Amino acid sequence: MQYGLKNNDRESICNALRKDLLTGKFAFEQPIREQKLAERFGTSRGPVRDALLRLTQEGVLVYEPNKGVRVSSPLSDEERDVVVAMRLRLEKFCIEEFIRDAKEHHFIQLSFLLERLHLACERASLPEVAECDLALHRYWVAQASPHLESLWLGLSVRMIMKYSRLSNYEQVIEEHNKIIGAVIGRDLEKALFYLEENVI
Amino acid sequence: MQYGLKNNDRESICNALRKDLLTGKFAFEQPIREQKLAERFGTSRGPVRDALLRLTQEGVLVYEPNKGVRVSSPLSDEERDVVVAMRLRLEKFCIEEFIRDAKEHHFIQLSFLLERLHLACERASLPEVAECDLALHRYWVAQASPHLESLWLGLSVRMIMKYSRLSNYEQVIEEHNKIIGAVIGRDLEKALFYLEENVI
DNA sequence: AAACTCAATATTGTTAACAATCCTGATTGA
DNA sequence: TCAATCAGGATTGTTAACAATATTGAGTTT
Repeated sequence: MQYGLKNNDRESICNALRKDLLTGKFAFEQPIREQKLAERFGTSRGPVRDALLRLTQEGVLVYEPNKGVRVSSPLSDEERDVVVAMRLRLEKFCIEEFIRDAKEHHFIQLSFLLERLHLACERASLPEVAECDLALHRYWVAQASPHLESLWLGLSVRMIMKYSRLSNYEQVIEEHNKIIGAVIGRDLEKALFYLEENVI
Repeated sequence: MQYGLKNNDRESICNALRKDLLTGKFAFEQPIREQKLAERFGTSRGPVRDALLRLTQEGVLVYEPNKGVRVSSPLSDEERDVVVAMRLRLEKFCIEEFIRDAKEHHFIQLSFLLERLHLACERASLPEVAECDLALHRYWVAQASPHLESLWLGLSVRMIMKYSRLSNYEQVIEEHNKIIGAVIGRDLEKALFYLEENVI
């Protein structure tokens, strides 16, 4: 299932694990064993440890000294509300910057990412939909503010883990069509409005 | 300067480095060399790498594959505004939870942390003041929501790095006296008001 | 002088072995 | 029977050596 990775394994391992966690492949509170993952990815424990440490910092995993990591317990509803509000604050700022500064090729890239989301929805593949949804939002965040990108990622992953609206595929498409339509039309007000409807 | 650490070095190294970064011991954009830090802390590169990876995830350092990490460039004023708003949203939630649930011994602990902040201010030691200020705020965050603690830490460190108000020691003391007075009196409204004055 | 080559060096990335710690379950003693 | 003890196995923490990659600078060509 997992092929040999050449260099910079920790990045690939981190992404693969994040996808698994997003789509509920591990149970909450389940402990994660380094050796097992090392075998799965065909590497030694070093890169695995790096990936786990990073996911811990993102809040997806919880670390206890000399005991390793386990899947974090889900956020309470109130905690999730806070996270949602924070993510909205961040992403609204980025959308505003993006609309102001974006060139034509940025819009083309955006359309491409939207197309990928469509395909994933047609295939009704939750892992792919989750990945494409994140990639899409991540694009304008990264363009607007690389500084805030990792912060945004942590917020978004935990939001989705707690309760995912991504399995309603028609709605996912509809919402993103609206947002991206407004963005490409450089209509800030509409873009923020549709974003607010989507990020809940 | 740096003594031998026994077990779980990465935690101590991470804290030491964070303190250095907070108080401007490294220049922006300055590259960080693993070997040098390993020698300074008397360990091998492994734990150092762990600490650097974590600080990268907190946004204090920037990582480039095969090139290591460097000190992150400062936030723009607009980015900082976003970070401040996010931190306030988070910390207000935590203060509310804390005031609702705190027992007597929590207040005692809080008074102790406040006392430490006083001493640091008297000594006029910026590193200590920064550490005590963070420890104080961190306490109610950790009590209210361990889930959000690492998120909060990243926000706070980057806020302080960009522009620190901590060198006005009288003001630091005054502001925290007010906040903690309100908290111990379980006066939520006042606590939030003083917090808003402090977190800017 | 400017641009290119390439070997020497420095630095990061990975690995496997070893050390420290935690956990489990059998044994022992009251 | 029950609790305490303690060996052993399992797991994480650390280390040093090695591999892969990036950087530097002297030498060469134009």
